[in-house]
Amino acid sequence: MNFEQLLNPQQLAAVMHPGGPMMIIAGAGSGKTRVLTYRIAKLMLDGEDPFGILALTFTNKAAREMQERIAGVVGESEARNIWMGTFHSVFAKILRREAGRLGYPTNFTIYDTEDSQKLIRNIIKEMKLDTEIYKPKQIASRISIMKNSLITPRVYKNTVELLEQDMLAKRPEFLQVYINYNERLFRAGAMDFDDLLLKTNELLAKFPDVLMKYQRQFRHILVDEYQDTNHSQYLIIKALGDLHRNISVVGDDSQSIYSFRGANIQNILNFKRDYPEAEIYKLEQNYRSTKMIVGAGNSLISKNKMRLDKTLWTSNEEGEKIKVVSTLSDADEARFIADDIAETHLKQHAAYSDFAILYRTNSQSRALESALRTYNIPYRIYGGLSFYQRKEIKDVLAYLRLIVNEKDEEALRRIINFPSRKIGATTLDKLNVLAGQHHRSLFEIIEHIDTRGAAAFNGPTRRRLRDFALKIRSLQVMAEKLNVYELTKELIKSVGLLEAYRKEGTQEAANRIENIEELINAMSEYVEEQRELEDGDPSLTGFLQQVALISDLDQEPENHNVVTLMTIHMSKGLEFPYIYISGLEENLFPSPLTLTTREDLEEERRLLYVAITRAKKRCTLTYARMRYRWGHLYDTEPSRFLDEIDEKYLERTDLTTRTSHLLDADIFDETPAYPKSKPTGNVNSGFSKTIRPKNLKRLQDARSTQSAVKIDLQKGDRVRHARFGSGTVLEVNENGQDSKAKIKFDHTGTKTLILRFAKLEKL
DNA sequence: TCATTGGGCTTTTTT
DNA sequence: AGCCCAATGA
Repeated sequence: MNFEQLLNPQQLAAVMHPGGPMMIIAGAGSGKTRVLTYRIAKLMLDGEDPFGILALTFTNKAAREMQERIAGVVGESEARNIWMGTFHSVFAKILRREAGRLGYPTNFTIYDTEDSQKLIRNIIKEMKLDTEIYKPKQIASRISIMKNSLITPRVYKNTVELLEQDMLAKRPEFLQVYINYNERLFRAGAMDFDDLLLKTNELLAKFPDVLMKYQRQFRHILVDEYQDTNHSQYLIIKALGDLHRNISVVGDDSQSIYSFRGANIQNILNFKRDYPEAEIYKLEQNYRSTKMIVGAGNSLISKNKMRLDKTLWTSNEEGEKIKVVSTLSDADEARFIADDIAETHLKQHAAYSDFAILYRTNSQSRALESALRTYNIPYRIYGGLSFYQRKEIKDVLAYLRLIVNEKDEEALRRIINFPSRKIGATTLDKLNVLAGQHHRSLFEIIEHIDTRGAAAFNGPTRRRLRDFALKIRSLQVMAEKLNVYELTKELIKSVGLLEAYRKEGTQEAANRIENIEELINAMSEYVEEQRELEDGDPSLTGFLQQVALISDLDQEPENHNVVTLMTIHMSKGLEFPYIYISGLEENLFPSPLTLTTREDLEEERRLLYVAITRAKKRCTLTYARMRYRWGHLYDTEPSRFLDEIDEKYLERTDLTTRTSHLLDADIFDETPAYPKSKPTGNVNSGFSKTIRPKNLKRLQDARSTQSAVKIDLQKGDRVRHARFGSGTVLEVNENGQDSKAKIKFDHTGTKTLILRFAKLEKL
């Protein structure tokens, strides 16, 4: 491996760093993923055990991609063993292993934001507090901040400032809500997102032998996007890295945009103080963007006071100026963008996937979506309400959760009366009181309803409750024999979930049914994939954990040639030749909710910086003079940020004087030029409807012909796989029923498949 | 217990 | 404008 040829001197120095703490300050587009990848590869080429390397990334997708790139250097079987993933997924894994130490069951549930908020709302109501003062969302957010700062109720109680804050805000019971919330989580055998980090800290602090074990194991710790770590994550790294002190962090203070979820920019600014012996490497050459784009970004970010000293530069071509376009309304803005994409697509032969439209808030996507539809431009929206957050999907998952962990209170509440079992709010309230008195889970109370507090319920209600408990128990028995896919099909049938929607007969209900069918397909794919992969985990717990920590970005779109729409937050780490940033208006970007402190405004500025630096060739900023919000049309002012970029990088276009007639004419003139492709429809789901029938069929085939299909494979053969695409056989391992083949797929990476299950087609 | 209706609130960003 | 929730009546 000749690193000298692959890297510039600064990158090379970072890759070759001998050991001990190091920090890489990597400007946008300066090849930080490249450096991280090669650094890990280099460690392994030097003989480091992959199990001893802990690499923490921001998204699952980033982890997957890095793993694949490392596999390209050191081989897949080695790369697979690196501990790589998001903080949440890696430590969920460790917590499951050590759950007993903390008194949690191994199969603990992970509560998502919605579960947490519902629980908090319930607690507030039970305590008979005013939800106007104790707003569940605000309380949830404050608890989250506390957890991420490792302020447990015990610490909280002894911190005068915090108690004073509560007095001032007239919510003296906050601490009690916090205590009850934790109590209820524990009783439900559940952890929220923040607990995954907090409990990891607790585990490492309370059990020196556990700490020692993982300290010894992780000889090297690497952290990507260090500027976005919170205090809780910071402490985990500090604890785990304390023995070997081989901590490598990579980040860019100018791209810190997650303070709202507790990210602490001080972590990166103070690294040198925590590790005085640390080496600092700076990557300042940008390989992504034109001189104009880099210049505009620098000029904007220089307005920030809190930053580490660095200047991004590039030897790329000069490029076009940043376009600043004003339109009359948000609809016109969307139309302009769609029109511009259509034109560039035609004239520059740019693929649709070369474009991304970014915005500050998810709600801005509507107008853009409708314009793209009109132009027949295929697109995919990321974020917003993701597939797994939909009500009907969460209902099905709630049944599964309850099967795995019957103490899961939020899961139980969701489905105890859906479909209707005539168990209503009154009954649930009484159960809840009993659960509190006996310090038992709701399910335990229900199951023993005849012996405990039977007097409180009438005969029919008791019978209904007993029936429900029996139903869950019988599903649990089923779960021992069936895989996720089979189990879900059975449970939907036996519970009558689809019938409940069919009875409604509305379009909305029909959509829900479709979504549930899509979920079943996703499961069939999951089961199939886990069975084909040598190291697959087909367990129900495994599936639920994966679903809980999945993010929208992790879902591969089935059609790759589409325009991308997402918030700026989600776009971090990505790049596109053509970027549109929409809604550069006061009270939108910067957001009015952030204008209280200078720090907040600086974060908004960094956000725009991140957006601009996503662009490789061309960057277009747009704003409208009127915008629909909350059902009304409001006048707007251009964003202050537009005046903070040096004019010499800008080219301003005013479309406010000639809007509709011109743009409308364009639509009618040009529409025929585009193929009559259907609008992409429900692109937000993450799962294509069109693949459904095929998938179901494929799974059935898989069952009936499991051992019949047998192909002789040899090294070098070209094969095709239904999901992974085409690839080349690297290695065949003949071993009768367990024969495996290692295949390098052209687009989806290298995987080892079990031939008995994998349906490969020889090309 | 369920269905309907009207009122209020929303839109900051996410693992 | 749309969604969620609480209150109301059956």
